[in-house]
Order: sequence, then C-alpha cells, then structure tokens
Amino acid sequence: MARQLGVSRVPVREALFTLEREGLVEFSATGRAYVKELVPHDFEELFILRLALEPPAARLAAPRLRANARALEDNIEATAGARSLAEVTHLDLDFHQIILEASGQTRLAKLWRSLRSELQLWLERLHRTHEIQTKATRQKTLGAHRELVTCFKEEAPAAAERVMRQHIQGWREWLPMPGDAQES
Amino acid sequence: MARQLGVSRVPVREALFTLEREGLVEFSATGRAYVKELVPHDFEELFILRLALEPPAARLAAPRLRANARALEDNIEATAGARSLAEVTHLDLDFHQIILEASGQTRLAKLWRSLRSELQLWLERLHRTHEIQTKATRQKTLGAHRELVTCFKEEAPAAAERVMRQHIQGWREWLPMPGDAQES
DNA sequence: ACGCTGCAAACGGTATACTGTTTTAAACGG
DNA sequence: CCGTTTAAAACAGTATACCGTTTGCAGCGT
Repeated sequence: MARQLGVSRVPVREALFTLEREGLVEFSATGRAYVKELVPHDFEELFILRLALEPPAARLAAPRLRANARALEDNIEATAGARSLAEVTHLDLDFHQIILEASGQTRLAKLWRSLRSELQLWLERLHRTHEIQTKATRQKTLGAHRELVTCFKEEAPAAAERVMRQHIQGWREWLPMPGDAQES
Repeated sequence: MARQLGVSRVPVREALFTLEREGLVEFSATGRAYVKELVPHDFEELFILRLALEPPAARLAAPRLRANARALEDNIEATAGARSLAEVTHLDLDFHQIILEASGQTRLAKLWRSLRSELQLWLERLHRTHEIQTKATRQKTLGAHRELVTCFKEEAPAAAERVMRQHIQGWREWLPMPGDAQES
C-alpha cells in the first residue's frame, strides 16, 4: 500500500489505525489490516449507541442552541431542497453532528465523529440494496428535525431529549433491516 | 522522551496518540503533546457518559450473565475483603467493565476501556483530596452490585438497567464535587 | 496424491536519517 | 531598557534501513 501510494509505511500504518478507530478496518492478531465487513449486528450496535447518546446530547445542547439554531435551520432548508440521496444523508448526519458538537461534551462529540463514517457506510449500503428514503421518510425526518429546532428555541431540554429519542427509534423502524436484527 | 526511554520516536509518538484517545494527553495545534489537566467539567462529562451507556449495557448483558455471574460474584467477594482503597476502586471498575464486555457491544466496550484510565485518575485524585470511600459508601456500592447480580441471575434486563442507572446516579451524588459541577 | 521440510519473499515493528518548521535566545538597534 | 532581527537548536513528520517473524511455495519423502 505504501508503495502504491508513493509514501512511506509509517503514515500508512497510522492511517490504518485511524480507520480502525472508525470501525472501517480491523487488525488480525498478527497485526495485519483487513477491511471490516458489515454484519447486521454492527448496525444494531450503532443504533443502540445513537439511542443512548444522542437524546442526552440534545438535552445538553439545548441551552447553547437557543440562540444559535441558524445552522440547524439552514441544514433543514438545504435538506428540503436537496436533489440527491447522498446529499440528504450527508445533511442528516450533519444535523445530528451539529447537536452533538453543541452539547459541550468533547468525548461525546469525538465518539460521534468516530461513528459517523461507519454510519454513513451503512446508509449508503442500504440505499444501494433497498429502495428506501422515499419522499415520505424524508418528510418524517424533516418533521422531527423541525420539532427539535422548536424545542431548542424554546429552550425545552427535556422535550428535546424526548423528541430525539423518538426520532432515532422511528428512524430505526423505517429502515429495511439489514439481515434482520440478529441478537447474538 | 524517546531518548530518555531508549527507544525511537515513532513508538513514543504512537503511545502519545493512544494516551490522547484515553484522554490523558492532548495535542496542541502544532502537534506538541501535553498532559491534560483535570477540569471539573471533564468529570461531569464522564458521569454523563456512564449514565448514558452503562444502563443499556446492563440491560443487554443480562442474558449473557445469567449463567456467567461467577466473575461478578467473585469480584464482590474480593471487594468485601479488600484492604486498600486503590484495590476497591480497581475492583469497582472491573465490575462495571465485566458488564460492559458482556453486553456484546464491541464499540461500547471499547469506549469504556478508553474511559477507564481517565475515570481511575479522577477517583485517585478524589481519594487524595477528600476523605471519601468510607465504610458506608463501600457498603452502598456493594449493595448495588449485589442487586445487579440478582437482576442478572433472574434475567431481568429492565430491572438491571434501572438498578444500574440508580447506582451511577447515586455514585455521583456521594462524591465530593471536584469544584462543583460547573455546567458551562 | 498428500503431507512435511526448508528456503525465499513479504511483512510488521522500530531504529536511524533527512527535511521543513517552530521555538529559543542571543545579537543588534532604537 | 525594550523591541526587532536572526541564527542555532529543538521539534514534528516522514523516508529509508534493519531485524526478527510470518507466509507461501517448491522440493522432498512417504
């Protein structure tokens, strides 16, 4: 890989470790790196993590987003006018990331960033294999996002937490299960 | 540092990045590494993360711990007989880690491991600066742990989640605030 | 044909070397 | 005396080199 890229091995090595942290690469016991394959259980785990982390993050972010809801509103507007599916996905992840970053929890935000690429990979895969993300689901997402912005503007942390929880649970239920939720 | 340790710079570099992931070291914009100082807000964040992550983990771990509660019971016994404060802390963290590892959520377990050293650092600091961890608090901890084991044995995931939540919230309330919960 | 042995190539980790940048402090001028 | 300039030292990142180990396969024996 280093030869192909025309760089030395140390930076490649570090890049691979970074990818490992992001869940896209895994190392064998002998230190060899492989692309990690997507098993349904991993998607389930991402859902569990989102459900555990994002509602409290929304609650904590509420005070900071009271006056700074512009970024979120711009995001909603952009999503409404987005033309490609990939664009909608990107904006959706952006919306959630803004909230995470605004929570003031550096570890939480860092964790989200490390989860994001894996999440995006899954969504892109679902887009390829299933015909999801219809107009109806996009409207549902936009509705939840608008509701969240309302909560932030009214500085209603508890409501923001509840709406976020329902948003994520609903999101999970809309999705065409990848293999169907094997709880091993 | 590499010269002092008698190794080359690359391994030191990687070790520093690992310590950064564990929250013990931070890098300046110019790439220089410093020991991260403990600010009360960070402790608060650790509490928030534990509260978000551990109750669901306990719920998910319940099925797996039904028959494998021995490790937890051994841990409780060791804690009851522990002589040093550091030993109790170590065993307490071990108890929680066993549950996280048993949750079957690799990202969750990995996250816990990356939080553990920071948490331990905080607890040791609290031990030095305050006279906590009296017999009463140790009994409270042991009581909650025993209750959790009961939940696992009876395979009561919902109860395990609830007990874990109360355990962590209680744990936070016993602690002599490090600076007092500044919600910035 | 199949398994075992041994060797060569590839590999992972790390020491050393090189390069461009930042830091430090000494020399200089105001 | 203080701010500016500049040159040397330290530093971060990365290329190259070295070493011990693993891997893959050819050659051998059964």
